[in-house]
Amino acid sequence: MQKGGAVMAATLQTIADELGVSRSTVSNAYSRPDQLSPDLRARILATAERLGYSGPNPTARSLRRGKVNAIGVLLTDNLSMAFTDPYAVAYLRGLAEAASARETSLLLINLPTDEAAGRRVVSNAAVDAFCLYCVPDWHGALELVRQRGVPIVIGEDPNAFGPDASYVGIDERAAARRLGEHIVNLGHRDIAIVAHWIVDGGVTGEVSADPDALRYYVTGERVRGFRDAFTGAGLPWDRVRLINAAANHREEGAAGAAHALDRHDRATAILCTSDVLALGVLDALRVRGLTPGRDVSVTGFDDIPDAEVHGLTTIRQPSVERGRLAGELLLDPPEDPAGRRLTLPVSLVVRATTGPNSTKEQS
Amino acid sequence: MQKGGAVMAATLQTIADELGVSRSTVSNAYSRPDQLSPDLRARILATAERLGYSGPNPTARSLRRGKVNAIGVLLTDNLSMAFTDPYAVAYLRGLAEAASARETSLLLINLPTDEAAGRRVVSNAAVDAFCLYCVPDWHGALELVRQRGVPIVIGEDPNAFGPDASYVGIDERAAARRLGEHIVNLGHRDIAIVAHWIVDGGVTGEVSADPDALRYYVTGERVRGFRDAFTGAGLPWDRVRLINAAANHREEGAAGAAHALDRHDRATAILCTSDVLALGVLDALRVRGLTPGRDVSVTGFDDIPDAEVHGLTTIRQPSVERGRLAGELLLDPPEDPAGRRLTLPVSLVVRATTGPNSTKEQS
DNA sequence: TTGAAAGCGATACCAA
DNA sequence: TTGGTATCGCTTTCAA
Repeated sequence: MQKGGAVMAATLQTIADELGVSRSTVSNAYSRPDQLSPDLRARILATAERLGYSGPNPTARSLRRGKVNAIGVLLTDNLSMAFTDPYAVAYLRGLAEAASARETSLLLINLPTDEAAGRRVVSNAAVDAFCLYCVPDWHGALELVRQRGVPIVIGEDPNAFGPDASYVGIDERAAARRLGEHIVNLGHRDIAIVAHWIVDGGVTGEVSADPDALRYYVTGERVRGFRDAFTGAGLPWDRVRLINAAANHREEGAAGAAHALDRHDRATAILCTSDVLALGVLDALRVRGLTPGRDVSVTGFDDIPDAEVHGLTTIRQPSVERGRLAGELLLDPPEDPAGRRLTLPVSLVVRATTGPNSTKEQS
Repeated sequence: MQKGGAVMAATLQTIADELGVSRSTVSNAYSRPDQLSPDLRARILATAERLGYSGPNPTARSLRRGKVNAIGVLLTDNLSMAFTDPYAVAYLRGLAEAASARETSLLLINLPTDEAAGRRVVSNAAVDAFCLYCVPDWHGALELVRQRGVPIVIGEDPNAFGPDASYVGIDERAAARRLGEHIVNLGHRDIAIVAHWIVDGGVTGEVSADPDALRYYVTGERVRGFRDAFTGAGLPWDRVRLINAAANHREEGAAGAAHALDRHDRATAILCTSDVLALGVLDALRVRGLTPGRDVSVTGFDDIPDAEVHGLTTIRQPSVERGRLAGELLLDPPEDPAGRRLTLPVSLVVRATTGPNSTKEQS
């Protein structure tokens, strides 16, 4: 069948008509080869080939089957983080592996900062499930994600989407506390924290913020964990400097470090909420001729491969494994609801960038 | 409407019935707010909210509209390369940026080595277009990709999919030749090439292969480019050692280098088909106490950020930009067919890892 | 401003 | 083994 002289794309019907069989049969030729004679099937396939039929339309098939074989992954605006931070990359790889094992693809959805656009993108995403990771928790489009009614796995705030959502994460606060205690035990008192998303917006520099009111869950928990350690040791919290990094990039880590280093009362320890930021801080030290672990102690978070190379003290958390588990929870959810909420173990890895405070107490 | 006591997911129809309006109207409330009174629209949205309607089903909408707002990206088995090689990551980022600007997502499709599975995955992929990059050219599922009849952009073999496919790439062979000439001009005669996918399969080690018969286009062209340089200088090709890397990973680069270094007639220059492999070669040199550029010259390909850090001599080619162009070609194809085939410029970046041959000629 | 009708392209049950 | 029929959920003219 053609229309107006233009060649219409072939469909199941085209093939069926051509051969005088029913669409069901043609469909079976593709989806259930055992349901028809090899002979007929061969004829159908040959005709399809001849007519340039590209096989069953995936969208139509998905509509009918109620399944699209895709997991939606929401990413921060401009994808910078997902493709830049080795930890996130490893996480994605694990997710992709789990998905791939089930012939499922990953739909990478770049969530625009603009709310309306964000909602549009989310509502157009044809996916069987969503994986939420490194997403600004406060984005209005996340509400839509929940409304979509598909399974969700989250990696950050365990309570963000209610008890129905699966969860694969770590105890962020306890992990940070361990780092903080390590630093306190080394005698440090002049401490700076370099963190991404303490405040929204693109500023890198010192900010003042209430740790109990940070909007980004992960940063909030980690900062609170640091505070737990400090106050537990009798160290007044208002003595700690909070430095916001405009992005989770190495360069921002270096820029942020400047605010802790280039002043008379220089910090003797800088805690970062990611290894990537910490590597930037190390860059800043190098430029200034300071030795990490001796002049200034530095800690990261994640334990990416480069952390070991640079001797960075950090928290090791599962990466590929964590992504893989997230994917499995989505695709093969365990019967037991408790099995859908996983808190993974972490460990403190002490390397060369932390050492005893060598300066004399200043106040 | 319910069925058998189970709550059915709400659809447009559910809302329409509830309010006694037609589905068209409900549809308009979502897709064309200007087509109905604000009042009615508000009532519809409120009812939808109350009934837990998640908004128009993306799959159904895509079927109807004939567009899914997604670009399919085929990736090598296990995604290792896409997420591991900084060059590929940058390319993907550019692609994602172009897509995102048009509210389009990226469907990352992991192409299983298994042919049947590969075909299944490709035929189920609901996408408006395909981007082919770093894909094993010989995979049978690629045939299906072409049959799908959607726009394609390729980044490797410009002739792989006929003249209809868009193309954004570089002159691989000429680029490699420049590297080869650089090395030859420095007086090197004992040369090894470390390359990914010279032969298929997981072996890392010396292989013998005819440069004119390599199955992977990119490696083939680069190896032929090296040969052009050597034979142009009167250097017999059979003196060059070909070392296959099992994967495009730093570790494999190091492993491959061993085959060129741990022998009496050690190579004085090692050319790699990617920076990632070259960094591995540098690792291998370090372990052996050899100095790059003095004891052994090393070259890479791509000019990833780490290349500069390590002083690697390499070919610089556009990365983010190249991905962005690929996305734009797919989403906003220029009228002029010639505009859909872009060969981008590259440059030779000479740094510290190459230097004059300091050993005396051995034969 | 609202609605009726006609698909979009395929799948799956149940008969024949 | 093959075919008929009823959807899947939505969009889009075209009329009213």
